[in-house]
Amino acid sequence: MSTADDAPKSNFLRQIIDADLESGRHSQVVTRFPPEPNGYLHIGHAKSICLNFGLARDFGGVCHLRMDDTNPETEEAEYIAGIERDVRWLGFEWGDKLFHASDFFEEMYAFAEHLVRAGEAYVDHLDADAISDYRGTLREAGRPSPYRERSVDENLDLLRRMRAGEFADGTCVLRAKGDLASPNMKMRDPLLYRIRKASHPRTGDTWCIYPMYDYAHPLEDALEGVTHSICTLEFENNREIYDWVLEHTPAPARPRQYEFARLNITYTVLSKRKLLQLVGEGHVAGWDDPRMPTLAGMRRRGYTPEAIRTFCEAVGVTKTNSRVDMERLEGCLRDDLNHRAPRLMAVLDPIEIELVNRPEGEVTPLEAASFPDDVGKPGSRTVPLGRRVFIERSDFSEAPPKGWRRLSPGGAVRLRYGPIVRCEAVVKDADGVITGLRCVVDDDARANGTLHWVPAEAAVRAEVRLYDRLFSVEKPDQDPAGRDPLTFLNPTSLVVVKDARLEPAAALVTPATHVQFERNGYYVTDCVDSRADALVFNRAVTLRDSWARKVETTDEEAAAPVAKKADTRPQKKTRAQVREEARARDAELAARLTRYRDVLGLDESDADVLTGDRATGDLFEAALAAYADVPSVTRWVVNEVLAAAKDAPVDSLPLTGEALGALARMVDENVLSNSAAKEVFAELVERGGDPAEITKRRGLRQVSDADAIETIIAEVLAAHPDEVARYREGNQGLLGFFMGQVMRRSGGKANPGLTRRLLQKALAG
RNA sequence: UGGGGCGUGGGCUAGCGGUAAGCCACGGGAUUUUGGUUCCCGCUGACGUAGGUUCGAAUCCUACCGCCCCAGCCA
Repeated sequence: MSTADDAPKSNFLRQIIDADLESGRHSQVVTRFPPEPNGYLHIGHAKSICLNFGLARDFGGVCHLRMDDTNPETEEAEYIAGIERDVRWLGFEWGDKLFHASDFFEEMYAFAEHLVRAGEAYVDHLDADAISDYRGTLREAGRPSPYRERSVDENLDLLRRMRAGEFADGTCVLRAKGDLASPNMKMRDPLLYRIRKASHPRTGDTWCIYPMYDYAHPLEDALEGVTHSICTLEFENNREIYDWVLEHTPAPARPRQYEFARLNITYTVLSKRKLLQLVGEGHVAGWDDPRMPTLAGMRRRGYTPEAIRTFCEAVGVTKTNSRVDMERLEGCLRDDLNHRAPRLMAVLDPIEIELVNRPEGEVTPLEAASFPDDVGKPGSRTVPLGRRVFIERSDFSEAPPKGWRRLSPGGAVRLRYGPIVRCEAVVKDADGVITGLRCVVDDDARANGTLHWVPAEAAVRAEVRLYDRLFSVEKPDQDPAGRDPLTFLNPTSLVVVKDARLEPAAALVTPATHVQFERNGYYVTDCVDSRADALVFNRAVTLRDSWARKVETTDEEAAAPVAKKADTRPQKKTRAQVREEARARDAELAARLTRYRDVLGLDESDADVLTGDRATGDLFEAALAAYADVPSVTRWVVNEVLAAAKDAPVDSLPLTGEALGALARMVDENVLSNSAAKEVFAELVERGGDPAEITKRRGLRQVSDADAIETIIAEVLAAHPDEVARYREGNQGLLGFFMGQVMRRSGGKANPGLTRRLLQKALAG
């Protein structure tokens, strides 16, 4: 437990890498983060960056940064610079491992000629609409293009002329000869190259044909020596082409693609398209608008790389689509900033207090620590207390609710770092609006609470930008009624306070330094607009506010829960249907179904499972020939054999029916316990052989000797006194624990029924 | 509709045939010159559903249900 804190969370990718390293498939891990330079990186990319660079770091490997620049029409040098800056800011270094897809254009082209020569690719002159039409639909197979059977020579000539620029954009493409009937649409003759007479940010006008993602990506990985190519879930269908390309070209390595679920967060959107729309239509001030989930926006808002990394670590890596609470992200920021942001006082909406018993003109310098004691960091500043101070309008109430710990008529509060003041009078204008308070300094009064404040005369003025979540609903991109996310833009995502009053020390804040305005939130000076003589602060996140939460309670919940959409999707072909179709084709299988059910007396579902293919039934019958106990053999085949075979055909296992029958007999005759039988079975599945021999060699004969078992039980009980006590106090669930211990100690050989009885007896006494 | 994936408390995750665990949120309490922080306690019960195998199933088998992705010359 002591070291588990800093150990990275287990996830399926780490398990895969562990296995690859152990089996010797790879001796070093190479990952990559491959953004397309057509936009800015956002928090979703951060998850991928932390994953890829983190994996490389933790397994002693390397992670490449790669610009996936295969489409010159959308990509720009500006974005490339932004991406490098953002990855570096997040805290990751790629050393000399910076690559561009365009570095490999020459090799990719050579591989394309290779495919053409091998008859695996052809130049298609169908236009885009026709290709789409010929591709078929989800339920209908595609049709071959009329150009599909061109000769190798013709294809080679055409491909070279494509490269030479003889054809205009869109006249033809290079396609792989896939499988037009494939249920995976991606395999229906995928496009490899298209003509784009556009200038590329790096290769300029050298090329006029550019490789498609599905062709380029596996080759980039292989050429760079990437071992684990990690992408998001929507590319699962593309994995088949990924593998196809690597198998049909002389690629120098064999990387594997793995997919994980992309990040989603409440109250924001994380798709490049929607982000681009927000910027393009002017709903935000740009890619670095502090409300944007872009790294540039978050940085400007006041997020720290540490907070973002902690967050990415905390959300985990899985294949389950999910959405993380924005609260979680904010919490990570607060945790980080609490320890690094020096405190300052700022009043956003002031009321002036006149301290009537302080002499006019007298100023008392008060020392204020930069951090509270529990943070334990040094530093302080001076706040000058005069006769007049500002406090927050919301910190005064003429009719305070129950539990009010702020100022009210006749009440007293402490001014933070200063004296206790008592309110003696409220000053109002003709409209009844409070314009000021008259208080007395009275250190003997009982303070209701502590208020932040700012000296009126010495206050510094600043603009303060209060940022809030960009959208007002949790899932702006998943409206049940299908409305555009923009419908849910939060109208108060930015509130500007033009002339907030800050304590004098605020003038000394250096750019990019995070501060906490006490009792309010964490802020940073705006890196674009803030100047020494015209300060601008951005609110990164508020402080937690349990008082506000208590007061709210009512609303929020009132928002009507939207009816869940009753979108019933058609189901896919089930395994049952596959088996039924097999029987329709094969009369022998159909006959078996009837025989198993009517003659052998199997129930419908078992008979069905055994007759979906010949191999399963063959094994079943061979086992029966060796041991004629139908229920027993059925159980073994249905539950164990099918599990061991996974989706592979049963006859791909070295296990014979004869051996299986013999094994079933041994269990029934109490020679083997069930768990020992599973060990034997595991070996049979692995290597085949004779169960009797395996049992003998591994000493797995069942122990039904009560004395021997009782000895083991006594040992187990002695070794776990706490569990015994808990069991006797009523935690009966622990019986499973004890059973497990005894079974383990006996090497799985103890007779379970007997063991259970003996165990219960021993535990009772 | 063919195919590929995914279902563990309110949210996110761990688990890999043997006591269902952690974080966040939530509720209480203590400390506090930030209604902050920190620390305790609680969240008596979450493995999509139904069958089956097993002494024992979140884990293995079967069926069903729900959700996501794919028919760009985007990535």
